Amino acid sequence: MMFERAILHIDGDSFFASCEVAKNPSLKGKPVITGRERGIVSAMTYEAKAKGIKRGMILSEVRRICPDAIILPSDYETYSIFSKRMYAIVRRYTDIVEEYSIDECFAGIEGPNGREVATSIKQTLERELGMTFSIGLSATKVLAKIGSKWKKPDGLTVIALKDAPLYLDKTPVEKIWGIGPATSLLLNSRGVRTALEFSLKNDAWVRGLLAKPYVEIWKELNGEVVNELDVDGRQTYKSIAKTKTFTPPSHDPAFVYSQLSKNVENACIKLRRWHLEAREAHIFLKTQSFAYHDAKISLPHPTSAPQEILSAISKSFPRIFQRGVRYRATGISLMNLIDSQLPKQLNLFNEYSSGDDIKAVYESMDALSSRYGKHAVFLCSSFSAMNHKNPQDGYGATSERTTNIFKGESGRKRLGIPMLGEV
DNA sequence: TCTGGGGTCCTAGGACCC
DNA sequence: TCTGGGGTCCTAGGACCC
Repeated sequence: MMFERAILHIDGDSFFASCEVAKNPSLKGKPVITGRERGIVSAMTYEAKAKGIKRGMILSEVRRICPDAIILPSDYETYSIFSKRMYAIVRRYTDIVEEYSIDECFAGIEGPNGREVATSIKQTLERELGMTFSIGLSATKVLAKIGSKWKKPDGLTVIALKDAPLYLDKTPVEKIWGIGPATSLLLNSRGVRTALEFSLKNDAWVRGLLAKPYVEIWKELNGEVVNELDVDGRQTYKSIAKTKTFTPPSHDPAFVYSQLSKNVENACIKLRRWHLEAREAHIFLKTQSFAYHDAKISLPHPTSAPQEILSAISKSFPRIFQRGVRYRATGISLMNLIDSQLPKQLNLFNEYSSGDDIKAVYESMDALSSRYGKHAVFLCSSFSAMNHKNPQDGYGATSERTTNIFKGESGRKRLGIPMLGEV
């Protein structure tokens, strides 16, 4: 029909909430919400949406407007299983699959009967996963994205190039994938409000106003493939970040430091899970008024041990921490990551860098955590953060969860042992 | 959208060199 | 030491995504 190769965009409808319903079919037809651990709505079923519940809404507000709402904590392990099943089903139809995110993928469809293939994929996904998907089929990723958003939930929209103007005319520029608030404002200021108006501008106009990514979007709106599918989904990270907001904000350096320390521990857990080591760290403190105090630290050698990172951080922390300022969050981003399983470089003195012993300690700590729950063992410097009960967690005053120390995040009772050390 | 958390890519401009 | 021209590399920050 219209393309020799079409691109399919598949998007799980209310994915997290749908996974919960698929996991527990008795929830079907009910207003189900995920995000309990954060205290705000993360995902919701269409039944919940119909009651006026919105993403980001505070849970107390949810209970007020919808007392029968079922509010569940996020269960990423389950979502990830459904995600993998989704990819696997799509791969029965084509090898050209890009795993774009936990609830979305792109697929390349060869041949003339794209619509039939898309229909069949959709039916199979729904039958085998017990949830609906919205699908767009067109010549480029940007157009396929417009297609999958066109009818939600449970939609299938094929955008042939000759019909594209009909769809683009009804799409405001800010709804185009890759065009955010800043660029929308810029385009609007030049009188461009719809995707159609944008697509009709000439090459010189677009290049004169916008940077490369937007020139590419403009081409894709016109049916020219610029973004090929990234099928070789060897997932790895260029950076790993952990950040956490706490309430109420604090001006106590020891408490703020413990929050940072906990974030460092969490970032390092993820680092080790992916067999990575960091050469560089970026820390920040977010003030009550949303200003950032930050520092960049280069690590003496690649590491995934929180002590080593913390000992580097502890020198910068007093410099960026300002007395009397209240902070609401801390964060760390680890960058310049290398594969820890690669052979080690010798240093100038032809010795392996220190840190190999500490590695053994962390293998044991990770083993303990997998047996007894996350943070079964943790650094002393994280102690007050581990103890801290965060009201935003959405647990009531009579919370069953008193502290992380005596009750694991799994809910099992246990005794955590703070690991005593230098930091 | 009264602002949570985790990522990636691009570019302007500074530092530095010849 | 008021002063041309050209190139590369790196970093900070902007913008965007889910």
